[in-house]
Amino acid sequence: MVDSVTRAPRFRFAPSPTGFFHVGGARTALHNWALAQRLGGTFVLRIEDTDEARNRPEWTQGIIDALAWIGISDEDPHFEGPHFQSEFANAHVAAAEQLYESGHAYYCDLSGEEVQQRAKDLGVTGYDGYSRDRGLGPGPGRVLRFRVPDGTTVVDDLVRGEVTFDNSTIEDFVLLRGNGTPVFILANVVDDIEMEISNVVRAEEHLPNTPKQQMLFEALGHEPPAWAHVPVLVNEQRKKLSKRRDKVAIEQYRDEGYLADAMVNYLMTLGWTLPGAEESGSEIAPWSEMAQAFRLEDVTHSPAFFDLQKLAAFNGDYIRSMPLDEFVAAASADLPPDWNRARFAEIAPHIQQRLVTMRDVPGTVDFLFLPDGAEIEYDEKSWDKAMKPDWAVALLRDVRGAYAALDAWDAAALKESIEATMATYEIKLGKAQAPVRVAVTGRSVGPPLFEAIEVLGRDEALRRIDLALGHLE
RNA sequence: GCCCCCAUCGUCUAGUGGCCUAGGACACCACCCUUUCAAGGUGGCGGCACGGGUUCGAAUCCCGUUGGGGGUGCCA
Repeated sequence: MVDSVTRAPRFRFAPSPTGFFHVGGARTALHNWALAQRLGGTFVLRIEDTDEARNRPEWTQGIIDALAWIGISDEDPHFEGPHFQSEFANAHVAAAEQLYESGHAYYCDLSGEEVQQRAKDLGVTGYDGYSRDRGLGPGPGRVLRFRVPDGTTVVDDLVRGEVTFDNSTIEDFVLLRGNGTPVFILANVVDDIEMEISNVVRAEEHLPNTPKQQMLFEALGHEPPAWAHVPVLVNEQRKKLSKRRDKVAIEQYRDEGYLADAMVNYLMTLGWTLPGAEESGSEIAPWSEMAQAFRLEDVTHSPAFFDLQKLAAFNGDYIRSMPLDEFVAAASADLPPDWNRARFAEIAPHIQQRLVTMRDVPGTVDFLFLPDGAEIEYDEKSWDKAMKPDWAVALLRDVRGAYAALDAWDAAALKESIEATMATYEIKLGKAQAPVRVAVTGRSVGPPLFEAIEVLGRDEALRRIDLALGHLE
């Protein structure tokens, strides 16, 4: 029995630290994670550390934190790492030497400008293989280039099937720079070999580089990993999501009150559908279910638009399905410290089903937490519209009187009371509540009125109605 | 320029030659419910890029066109 057949698969996730974690990267991480969990394999985190990143350890930590947020925890037995590309620096150079000695690579003393000049003169694109047979040895300023063999390279991709590249379209690419340091493509392949990576699942933008890497694996005497290239995420212009134009930092969504579960669920629907989603009439499903069902063969081939509206819809759905105590706890964490938590807990069930993000919470209930004796800030449009009817002032007065005389102070009694009052004006509750709502909350929209007034308490409610009445005179 | 990938409602997708009068989700519209706003319910609008083949039969297979994207560094 051959070892490699029975060995558990190892998936590598290799983000480059740039100070934030890209939503596209998050989705790819999720793909790798689902596969590692379902197949009993390992998710290997490898940081493609650069000089700049090395000086900023917080960047790496940011990636680890973001991964943890979407449920990829470094505490999990399926998780390995982080590893750093720099750990294998010696192996990179050793591999380059091996390639040189086996004749798979050769040195070249042409500078970048000279290569370009030759290409121009010869009317070809890129490097023309000038030093292939010049027998140059290593030396300062000389780069090591890979001797691309004749023929074709077939990349067997789990998402796309076989992709064939004509080797004549691939130039003899650089392995070692003039200063002797390895370039990314070599480092990457060597890292994969060193870390015994069996599966590479990454974004489609890497597909054109894959034949080069595959040739490197072969020249180094190793089986290439199983490749899988998933489609990229795009913006409304159908361009690959970029930091400059688009909101791509996953940390930002976290800070804006999106729930990790909603984000994970939405990300997974891009390019893939959970079998059975159509029958159930919903794309909302727990991670455990998606991880068990995820298959690379089922991933779509075309780019997907990252749709904020749909994310928002998912988020609202997830907020609504939270157990009340969990919702209260989560929401309370981000409330101003001086807001009464018990009071918030009373109104919480009435706002939970009206939210898009958790960040909307304070703005929805802030009218309940005004300092003692504070003025009410009225929304101008709301005020004008609510107080315009000729019956508005009289009704407000009547309601004030009725509320002052009320025995029981609860939502039901509050509602009955206003219903009795409005009957004399022959208007419906929908209209009658408007002046009261604006007087008490300052706005025309918000949580259910009578529940809010109950929470507010009689003294404060009456004070606010008096305040409004005062403005109306 | 060259190479590679892609192409179903506005968006994300189901669909692997007959089950398709092309299904679902988000968005949008209408109605119902209703204490504002949501949520929920019901219904509606809306798509196989185009042209050739192959086949008894094509959204599905082949070729071409067009359109989009990505890659082409001594960046990662």
